Amino acid sequence: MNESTGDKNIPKTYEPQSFEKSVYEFWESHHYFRADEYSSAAPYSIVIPPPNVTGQLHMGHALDETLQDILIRYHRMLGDETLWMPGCDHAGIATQARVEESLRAEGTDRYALGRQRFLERVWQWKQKYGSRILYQLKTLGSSCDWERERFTMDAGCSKAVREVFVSLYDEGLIYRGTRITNWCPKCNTALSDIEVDHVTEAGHLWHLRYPFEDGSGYVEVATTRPETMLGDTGVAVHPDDDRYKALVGKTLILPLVGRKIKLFADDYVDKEFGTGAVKVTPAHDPNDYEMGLRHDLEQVKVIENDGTMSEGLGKYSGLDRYECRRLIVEDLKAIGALVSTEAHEHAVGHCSRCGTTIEPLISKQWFVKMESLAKPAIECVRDGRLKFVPDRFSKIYENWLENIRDWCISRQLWWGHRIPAWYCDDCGQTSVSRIDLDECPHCHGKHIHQDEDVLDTWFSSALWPFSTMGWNEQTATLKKFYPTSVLVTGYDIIFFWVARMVMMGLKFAGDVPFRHVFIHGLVRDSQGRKMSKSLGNGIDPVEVIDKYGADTLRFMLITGNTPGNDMRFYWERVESARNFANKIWNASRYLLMNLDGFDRSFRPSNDDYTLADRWIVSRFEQVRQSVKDNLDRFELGEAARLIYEFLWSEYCDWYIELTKARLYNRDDERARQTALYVLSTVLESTLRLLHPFMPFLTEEIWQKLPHEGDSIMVSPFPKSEHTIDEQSIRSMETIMETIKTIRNLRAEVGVQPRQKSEVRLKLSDGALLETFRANADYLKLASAEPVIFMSADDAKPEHALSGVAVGVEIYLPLAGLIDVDKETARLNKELEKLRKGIASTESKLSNEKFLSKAPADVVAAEREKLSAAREKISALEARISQLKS
RNA sequence: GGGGUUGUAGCUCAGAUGGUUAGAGUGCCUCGUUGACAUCGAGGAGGUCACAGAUUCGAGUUCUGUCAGCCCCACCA
Repeated sequence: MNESTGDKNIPKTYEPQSFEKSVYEFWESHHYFRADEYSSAAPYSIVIPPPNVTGQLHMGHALDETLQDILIRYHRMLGDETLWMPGCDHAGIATQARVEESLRAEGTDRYALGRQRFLERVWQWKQKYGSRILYQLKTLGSSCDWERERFTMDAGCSKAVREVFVSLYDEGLIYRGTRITNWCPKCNTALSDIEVDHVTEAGHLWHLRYPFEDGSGYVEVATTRPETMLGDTGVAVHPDDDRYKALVGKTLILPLVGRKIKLFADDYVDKEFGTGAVKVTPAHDPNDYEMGLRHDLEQVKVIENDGTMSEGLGKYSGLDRYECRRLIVEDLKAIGALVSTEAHEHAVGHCSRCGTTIEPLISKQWFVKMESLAKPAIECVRDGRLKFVPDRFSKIYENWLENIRDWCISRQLWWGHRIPAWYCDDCGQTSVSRIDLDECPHCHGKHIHQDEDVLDTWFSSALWPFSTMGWNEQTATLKKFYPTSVLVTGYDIIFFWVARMVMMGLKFAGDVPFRHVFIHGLVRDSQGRKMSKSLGNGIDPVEVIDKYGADTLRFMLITGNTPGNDMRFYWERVESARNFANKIWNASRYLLMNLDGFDRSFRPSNDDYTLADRWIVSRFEQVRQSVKDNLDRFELGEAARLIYEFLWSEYCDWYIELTKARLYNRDDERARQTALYVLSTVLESTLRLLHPFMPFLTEEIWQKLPHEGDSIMVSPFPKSEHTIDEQSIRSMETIMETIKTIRNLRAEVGVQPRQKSEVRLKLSDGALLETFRANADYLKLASAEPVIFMSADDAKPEHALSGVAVGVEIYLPLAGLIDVDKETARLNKELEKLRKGIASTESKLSNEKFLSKAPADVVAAEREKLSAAREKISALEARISQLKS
């Protein structure tokens, strides 16, 4: 990068396309993203929520990465040793589905290919698309340490998976068992409880009549899933239900099937619901399953893994479960066993990936016992070792962990970490091992085979914060950067990911995986809908970056967004952010165009500083402090807003305008140098404040400005360098108020902006008068020329517009433009406004209780407010009576 | 059935620990192109901070309730 101070040929508008790529290459080639685990600086680390390998950058990522990059860049500039660990997730079920899709397009499927060749295909896919998203992340400006890029299925992560699996197994916290689990007939695999979405659907409640074997009548049951009756092995009633007490123990005949089933009593049954009698299908309903175990009922499987009816069910065999439902209802009706059908709303479980209705099925799966793992994970939030931002998510997190159930971790897929368990065909033993086995450790038989299933993707994700750092070796990286400083993620994966990382981190890495969990919301479309492929309402961040630049996108995502809350995407807001970038660009351009002949070694002495200089420097210091405070509290949007307002409303709208006289006047070189010095140092410092938010633009400009160091991204975040000159701030505020009042008066009567007009000022205070005299030029911003200072006994001009600022009476003698009636009306309106404004202040100050109970400084502030307003009021009143005469 | 969250200008949103005349962006109206920027400048209109109570000298901000929207959790067939 070349320093090109004074380059007058910089483009007139902000054109991010012309520099973002080269700026990023500059950073990368200088290895600024690299983290050093041997550094003595304080560590600051973040592990990226690994995007899916086959993924495409979407708005959610863009927000997530922007937040992380801001924190990382901020801390890097603070001097921390900063690590942002990047990588991808193998995303078992999602990736496998994508590859299967492409196989289908070729007219084949994974079964035809076989496991080995299928996996080769997936790896090819991963090579081809795997890093695409990471490259897209780079266009956003992400300052990850790319040299450390990891993948959940790379050797290191896989080793960690094995290690953890075996340890948990040895400890009895992983077990294999036959259970009823959520089964997706389409994905053809078991799912964990949280992978099931419950959707309330309009269904039916069918009332069925089951006859007693002895012909003594019927029991009426109610069901939402009549097809499962084929697998009924009992009917349950509540033990205290008087309607059925005497009948418990009797035998019923299952209609259509003819099976003899028992009527039994169980506390689970709700007497109030339906008829108070429940048909029990242990093989296809979780509650029935439990009851079945309690009462030793037979489990009759009638629905297969693919959602069709089982063999041996006569004409129902092979039918789709819903087709069968229709037929069963028909047949029951035909034999008079259907009593009634009523509309009924109920929650139905759906596969969170494909949307297919879940079928609870009994199968042999692997589980993790969660209770003992969950306890410490709850503890660490309660004792403050781990903090959620915002805090309300800790309740959600705790509540889930308190009610946690065992985690089904086996998936009937091929893509993923294969379960490290081997079964011996000779002795029947199961062996779980860190290394692949080719011989049974028990009987030394060679006839062993590995479990066919793979682990839930989230199992390896749970280890991500330490598996990426080389665990279970005691690596320097782990020592330096674990626990990480903060995890940045959406509220949608607190259970899937955050909670499990905490449990695994505490169990295996000896500490919480992160000190803070910074939760953000979703990016929705302009109508508040979730962006989704099916709705086609997604907005491609890459498109926004191409059109408007990464800084624009980042700034848009960060402003008007508070932690944990969703936000909406608006193109208008993108343009607004782009306009801000353009504003910065042009403010810098103004400076660079005038930097000709600027002496870089020049340092103003105390006397060289003008009021405006002191003011802007003081204001910068105030802003700097609040920006830092807000960044430290994760209020990134608020921090960004403060910089925006300072830069635009103060630096550009006022300070730059105030320096123009000095820059264009070549007669006072020292004054010009001072202005350039303050202009450039304040801009340079502000760019450093802004850099974490808008990294490309700030770097591009910073390189052109006078600066120290090689890159803004490794320059120090502004420290306290200026004292705040309260007096100058107050004086400037009075002057600005005066200017605004003059502009206001002129606009009222339609004076053209550039037309000069005389202004007379009467100042109440000697010091203020001196300040105004010394800086009368500032009033040129209101086209006030000449400015005449009135002494206390000067008569007020008669044919003049008038106004007041605090301590300042303002007169614009505009003979011919004054309509006394109109002017009086205007002044009265102004007066009214002021009186209304001080009404509450007056009532406060006349309230004894306020005076005695409110803190002294609040009372003093109210008094000051009142006296300032009264001063204005009396000036206005005097003016009105003068006009009358 | 539990829990959370939102309700502030036409629209999208800021307003930590209670104390400004309640702010910004965008949209709207008026005026303005000689030098940083029309992706701009100056001026202006626009809000009983959902509603009702309570606490307090003082509430957009705390508490309770009501209404409306959104979300999460939950095995009632």
